[in-house]
Amino acid sequence: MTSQAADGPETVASSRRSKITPEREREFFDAVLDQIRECGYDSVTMEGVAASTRCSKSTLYRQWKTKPQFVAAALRASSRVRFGGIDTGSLAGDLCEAARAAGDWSGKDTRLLQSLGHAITADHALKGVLREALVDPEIAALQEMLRRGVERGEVRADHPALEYVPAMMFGVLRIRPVLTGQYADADYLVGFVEAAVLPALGLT
Amino acid sequence: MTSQAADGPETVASSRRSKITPEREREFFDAVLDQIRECGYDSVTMEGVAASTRCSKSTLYRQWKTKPQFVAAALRASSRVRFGGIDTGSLAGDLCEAARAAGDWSGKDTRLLQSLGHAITADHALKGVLREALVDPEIAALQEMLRRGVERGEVRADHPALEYVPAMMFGVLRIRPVLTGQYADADYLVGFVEAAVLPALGLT
DNA sequence: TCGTTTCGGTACGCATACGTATCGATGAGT
DNA sequence: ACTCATCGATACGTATGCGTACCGAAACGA
Repeated sequence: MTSQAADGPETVASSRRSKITPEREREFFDAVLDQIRECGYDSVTMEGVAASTRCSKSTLYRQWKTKPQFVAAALRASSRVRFGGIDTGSLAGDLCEAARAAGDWSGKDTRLLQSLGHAITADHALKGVLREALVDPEIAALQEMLRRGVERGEVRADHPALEYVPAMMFGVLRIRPVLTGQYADADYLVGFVEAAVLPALGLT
Repeated sequence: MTSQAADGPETVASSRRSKITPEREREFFDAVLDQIRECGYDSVTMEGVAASTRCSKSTLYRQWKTKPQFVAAALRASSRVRFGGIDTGSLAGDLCEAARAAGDWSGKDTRLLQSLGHAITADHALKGVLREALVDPEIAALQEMLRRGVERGEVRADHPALEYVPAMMFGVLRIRPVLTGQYADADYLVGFVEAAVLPALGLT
């Protein structure tokens, strides 16, 4: 798709020969993560990434020794804390906002996690990178919300449902495609928070 | 001839085997599902299954045309409804009992689903088989529990949390290894039902 | 007892992918 | 303008796995 017009050999700057820039590196990372989402970790090939980014295998292998190391670098680079900036002043507001935020990237991240599926249990390094780059920060941010809610007195610190909130949030996110065939969107997740999570916490 | 005893069919007849019996077939199915759990779908090889069951590749390919068809047959044969026989008389009791039951096979089934990961999105036939053999029956059984609860008047039919119960149950099951590194056991699941699911349904 | 069936073992062809090596082309610094 | 580092292309060696073909041997039925 988006194939460029067949250009003369001397036209168009499509031939990149300069040193790899950070932007160029991000193209590689985006490409490999996209292919993982689409084909699964095992089916992703260095050749495929090279072709889709119009670079050569050599270029990839010059930067990263092996495929797992390449994927790990891509995961690390795509690390973001999506629950990070949320602080509405109430736990209910925070959780709803988190649900809304989650709906936006649910498809991409859920699919990535799904497609990495078994690879993360086979390759310890990959598993570690995935956890510290994508999983742990989100959990920490979510638990920070809960901590603030407890601090404000909205929920008792020993409320039995507290420890299950992260599992509920991420679990529902991840299981939706299996149950209904579609990824969880913001509406669904907000509805879930309002109908199940908040009541479980006694925040009707 | 027949100087060797080797009479009983179940006396560790190591060498040759006669026509494939249903028990023998189950050995093949168990082997391939075990290997999927351990190595992931893509890494499972017909050669590996043949070696671990001490049969030959030819034997496998005589029964099943391709690897996906073989795996599909194995999934179909392993179909069971684990939430099937549960009916304690109350919704709370049913859900707790389901949680307990789920704890028993959580590791195996969660791992299988995880290791099939992307394969089910790539191979439509596999996806269909997995759904109708392992997923849909459980969902149906769970919803039957909920239906009975509504019928008994324990929960209002339009209770907003109702539609999220399957997602909560299976979602938490599936996400636990990602969050804590261990599979959900019966204690954890029962605790989750009591602390989160029942309160969300207003069943204190 | 004898023939038919099916098994287990193995070799083969084909395809794919990893990772390496080589080579010409080209952009960047001086 | 010249040199050097790096890029893109490509060929190569190795390994692996799918699916097929062939063969001798063992089991089952008549």
